[in-house]
Amino acid sequence: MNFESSISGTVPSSFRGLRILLVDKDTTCLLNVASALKEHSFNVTTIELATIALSILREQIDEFDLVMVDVNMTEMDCFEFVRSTQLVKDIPIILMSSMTTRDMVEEADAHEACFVLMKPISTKKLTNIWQYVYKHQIRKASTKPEPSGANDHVEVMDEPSGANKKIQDRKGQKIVNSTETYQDEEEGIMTLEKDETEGSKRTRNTDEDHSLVSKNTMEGRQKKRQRMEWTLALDKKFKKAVDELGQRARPKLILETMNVPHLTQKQIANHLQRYRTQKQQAKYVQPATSSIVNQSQIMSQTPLPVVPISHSQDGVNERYHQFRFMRETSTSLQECHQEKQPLNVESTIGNLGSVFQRLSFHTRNNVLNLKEVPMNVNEPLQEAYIPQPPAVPSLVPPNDLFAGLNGEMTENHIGTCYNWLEKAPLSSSSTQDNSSTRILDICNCISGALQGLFICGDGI
DNA sequence: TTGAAAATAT
DNA sequence: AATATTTTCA
Repeated sequence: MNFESSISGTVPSSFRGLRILLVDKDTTCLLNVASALKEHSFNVTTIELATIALSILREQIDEFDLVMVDVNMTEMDCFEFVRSTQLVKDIPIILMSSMTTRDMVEEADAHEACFVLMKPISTKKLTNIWQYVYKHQIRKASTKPEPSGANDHVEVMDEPSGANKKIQDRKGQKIVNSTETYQDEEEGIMTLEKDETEGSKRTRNTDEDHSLVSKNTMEGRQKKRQRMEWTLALDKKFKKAVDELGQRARPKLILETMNVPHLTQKQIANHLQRYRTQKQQAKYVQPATSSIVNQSQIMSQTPLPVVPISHSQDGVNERYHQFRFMRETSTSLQECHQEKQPLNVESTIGNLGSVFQRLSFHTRNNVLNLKEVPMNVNEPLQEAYIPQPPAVPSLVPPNDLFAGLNGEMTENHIGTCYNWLEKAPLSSSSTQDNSSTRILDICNCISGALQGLFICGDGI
């Protein structure tokens, strides 16, 4: 029916106002294309220098839906640009070229979400620019485990069913012709397939000409977006920057100080977060100064997840988790009692940590995690470096924790118990904020609290 | 299935 | 910017 006009004449509502970053060192061309794009309702930001475009993308990648860039750039190779951009975000990129070689197309093909568009670019092509974004959305959605309804939110979907099918059909096809330079027909988005079958098909339907550059030539070829990895060297650089900046250490400044290409501020921020938690945690680690290695020191060298700290704002939720937390702890302790076994703090509380994570109440990040202390190299290696579980802590219920209970345990009491536990106060005897006493304190907290529970009944 | 690490959301 | 939550990965 009128779908031809709808597809070639207008931009589907869901793609109107698409935010495009347009990069072209040729100012005239830049402005021409930009104004044409604007006429089609698109939101265009123009940049002449690729390097600047890159830094803009790094800072505000979320402000754009599509990047269009001319392959002729002086400051860097255009695929370097593509790589850098895709490292920041999985965003569709259109390369514009007046001289499209086979190599270029193939290389573009190797990058997910990277397409080649022949210059000059007709109005019609510009109108259909949104299809790249659409295609990209589909690709992204299909990577996810829920394929059904993945495209429901895009209303344009059903319209060009013919065109879609076409795309599907083309899946898996290889480019077979040997032409060095691809010339696209006067309109529509260039398609790579030039072999006979396709060629004859495409003359039939107008809409065929709007089909997208074939990207997913091979199913198994899907390239995942790279996940950055904090190497030792990078981390070293990071720490150095943080050190230098001291109090002023903030993601933005750190990024500048480090001056590492492709690194984003968000990544720094995230790393900084981890860095700080670890530093916080390190406070609980006893420095390995003494040459005498006694049992408590060995213990302190064992990674030991300790007490989770509640931050939830959601009262109801928090109650539930408090309950849950106590119940789990209770169970562990009961078992210890029955078997007359010492409490294995490490595994008990470690498990709790994962319970919290699963419940999205806590992540491991919030569970204090006592890291290893570097061993004194002059110290002969211990024969058995297996940490012993701590002695059974004395079961001393806190004085007033369960005062006024009258035999009935309510959620409130559990909450109180939890809150108290959470603070895990240092025992009066320990003046040092170090791990071994800390661990004992916590054991005492837990067992004390639990004894309270046991007293009141059957342990929740 | 899990914990750690990275990414993303608030 | 800081921190909480979710996703990814081995």
